[in-house]
Amino acid sequence: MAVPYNHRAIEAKWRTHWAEKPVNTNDGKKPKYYCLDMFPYPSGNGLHVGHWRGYVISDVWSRYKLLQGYYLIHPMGWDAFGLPAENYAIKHGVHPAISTEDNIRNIKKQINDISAIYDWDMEVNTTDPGFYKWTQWIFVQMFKHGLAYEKEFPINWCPSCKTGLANEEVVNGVCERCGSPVTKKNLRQWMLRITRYADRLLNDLDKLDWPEKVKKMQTDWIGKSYGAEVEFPIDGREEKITVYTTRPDTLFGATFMVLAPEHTLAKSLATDETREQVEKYIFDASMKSNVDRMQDKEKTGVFTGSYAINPLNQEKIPIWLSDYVLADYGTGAIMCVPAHDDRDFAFAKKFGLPIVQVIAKDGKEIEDMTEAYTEAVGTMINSGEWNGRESADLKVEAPAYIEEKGFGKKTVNFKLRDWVFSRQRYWGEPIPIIHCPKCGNVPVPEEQLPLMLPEVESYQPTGTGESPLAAIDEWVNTTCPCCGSPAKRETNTMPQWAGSSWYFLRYVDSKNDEELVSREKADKYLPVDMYIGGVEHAVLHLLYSRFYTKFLHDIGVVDFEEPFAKLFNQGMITGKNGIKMSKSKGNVVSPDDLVRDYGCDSLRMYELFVGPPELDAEWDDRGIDGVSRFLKRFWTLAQNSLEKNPPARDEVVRVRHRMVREITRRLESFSLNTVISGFMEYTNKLIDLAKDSDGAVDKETIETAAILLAPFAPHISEEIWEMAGHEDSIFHSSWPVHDEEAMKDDEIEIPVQVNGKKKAVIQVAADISKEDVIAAAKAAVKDKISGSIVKEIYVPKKTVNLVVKG
RNA sequence: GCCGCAGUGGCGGAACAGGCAGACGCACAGGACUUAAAAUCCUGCGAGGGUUAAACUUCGUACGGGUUCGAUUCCCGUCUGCGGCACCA
Repeated sequence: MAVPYNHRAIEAKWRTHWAEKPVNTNDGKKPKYYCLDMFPYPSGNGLHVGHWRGYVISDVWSRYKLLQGYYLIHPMGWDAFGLPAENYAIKHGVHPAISTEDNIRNIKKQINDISAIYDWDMEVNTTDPGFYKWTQWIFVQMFKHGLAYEKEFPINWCPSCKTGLANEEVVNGVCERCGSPVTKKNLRQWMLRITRYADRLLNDLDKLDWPEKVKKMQTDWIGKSYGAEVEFPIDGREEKITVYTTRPDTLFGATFMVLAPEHTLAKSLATDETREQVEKYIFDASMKSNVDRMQDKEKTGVFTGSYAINPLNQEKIPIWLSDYVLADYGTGAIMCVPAHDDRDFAFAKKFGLPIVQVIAKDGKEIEDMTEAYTEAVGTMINSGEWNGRESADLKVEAPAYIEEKGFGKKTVNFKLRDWVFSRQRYWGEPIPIIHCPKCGNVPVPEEQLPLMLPEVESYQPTGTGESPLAAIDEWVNTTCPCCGSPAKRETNTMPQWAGSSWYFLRYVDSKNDEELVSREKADKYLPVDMYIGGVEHAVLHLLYSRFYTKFLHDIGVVDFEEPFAKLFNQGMITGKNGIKMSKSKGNVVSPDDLVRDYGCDSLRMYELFVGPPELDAEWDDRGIDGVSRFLKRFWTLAQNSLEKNPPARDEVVRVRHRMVREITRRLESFSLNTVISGFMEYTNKLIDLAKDSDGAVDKETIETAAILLAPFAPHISEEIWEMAGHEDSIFHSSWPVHDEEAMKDDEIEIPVQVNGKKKAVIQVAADISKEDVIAAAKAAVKDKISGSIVKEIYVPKKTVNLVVKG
């Protein structure tokens, strides 16, 4: 007799069974499919329902691929270097390695509750010396190829974390991690020359099946622009000032020039009359933080007393200093065309500088300009030999013209800057460089890697620009591998991104001591086919990984240039009112209780049912009852049906094939929330049909439905599959295919519209002719038509519309 | 400021390619079963008008226009919310 659905017993049974007999096996013949989750930071807070969502999405996709006959690469690991573990160590004196290990153990247990088919043999941990050996090895290769270099300059500095930051880690002027305002600090830094890859990083975006939003964010971040560098001679001096402009067409309108206060010539341009003010301005600017500089929209500036010559018309134009010009973009100096640039206009107005319009707006010169005309549309005026030409054409042609005349050259510019790669903290990979007074910077010999992170007495960051490692004399003092002289080790560590920039390559060969990854395995199992994670890494991890992969390609480690063929960004699960779940807000929902009360299968389905997977969703526990009831209904139907197994009826078979088609279509388009509603919809239909045959449908229909359901609710599906008499796992069956013929109904419903408004629905034969269907439609609505029919429209199998006049 | 995305019942959301708006679920209400409750099952559930009840009917996908036989879907404009960038010359 019917056994009630007992999720606890069923789930425990299959979890054990799958652990003993894994369903994902590599016979060497199946094609591979690499489905990757962004690996988590093993936080002490454990997982909440939001983390679950991402892992469920990737597991559903993985199991679907399994059923399509692929050998799955579906690994999991730990991005375990980073500040929380270190801060915990500072507070409680527990070594980060120990707390990290505890956290991993705990989260692993929670991940186990998801019943995802991770291959734990591949597990990696970025803090494992066997792993960071290769993180360091990559750095050494970059050093040898001139991509890693040292530089001293004012970098972004977080005074709270007491470390330098990359540009990508500064969000609206504050530290991405802790929210403190970022200041500038002059520091000796290790840099990675990511800018050398700017063009390739930009161009190869075209090859990627990624959300457009992410591609656009990377495009904007790389920020390529086309223009010209123009040299302006300084009146009465030998030097020239080079500016970068994207609007060389407006060159005749340049009425002054502005240099960043940090520009190398800034000080020397001052005259005796202006020196005091100029030096004060430069000093004040150096004291401003990023936040101040961004908040002060009001322009400030100072006249240097010097003049430049506009090379095109020989006009003398004043040279000013202002902090609205950025020192590290372009050349740190600009030509100013107030008539055609908003910022220059504001500056000219404030300091009473001349404004010369060079592009006619709507065919004329504007009398009293109240705002800049910034579009490159219109005829040139006040522009010497360019008068009468179109601005849009000149914008393209002017760079070549300028180059020809010897005033400058055609050029491109990027917003992307080199990557500030050193951190002044303890819990990271030591940078494997030795500073030798004779040989300069020498990499730690590769056979000595990994360079182990030593034990320290105090994890406290020093704030001096050195990491806590600097306090360990016996570690710092070493000998030069080149010449044997006394030398000192680099004491900075790498940023957290170092390990995550390449970890996905390591999974497929995680225990290899000789190589980062063997070329054979890399060729066979890489790159990643599907990458699933949050959108917050759009310009951080995802850009860095692309850079690393391209470099590793260039030195022959791997054969491909892009690490992630397809990317899916899942939305965040929030608490009530869209508030991000956090311990401090007290709105964290743990999956643990829900798994206990409703079961893994129900929670997996509910995680998907809350809304479109790419959008954020507010968590509401109550909704889980809906999927839980669905699973019970399906269970009862399956049990009944397998017991009674009535003969297959046409109408049931039709529903079965429609279900296969719909579920597959929705799954393929990643509309996972509607896959779940589809299961409910079609199961309800089956239950309805089953009422005519003792509450049962044929066995094949149940088996088909179970396979469709298997990626979503693997335990109950496997149990039903077994009940149906199968000895092998349901995951060794294959994804069903629908049959168009078997789906067809003899009769279809056609809505009848009059002037576009539905007035009736008629039941007609599926193969009815246009004439017949229109005749039937007319008959159905004849009472509702007052005038005469002027037009008849029949959209086959969809609708009839009768256009009536009078 | 610039760029991108979104706006549909009490709520989450659905509608493939311009063709029955509100699937599926939650919540709610009524009923069946039960001594009772839970569970389960059945019914209803956008707003207004209409009727004893129905039939029927008008409006309705942020707002205002447009294209079309027909618009949640396409186009133009406006508003609101979210995200990204933010003096990038």
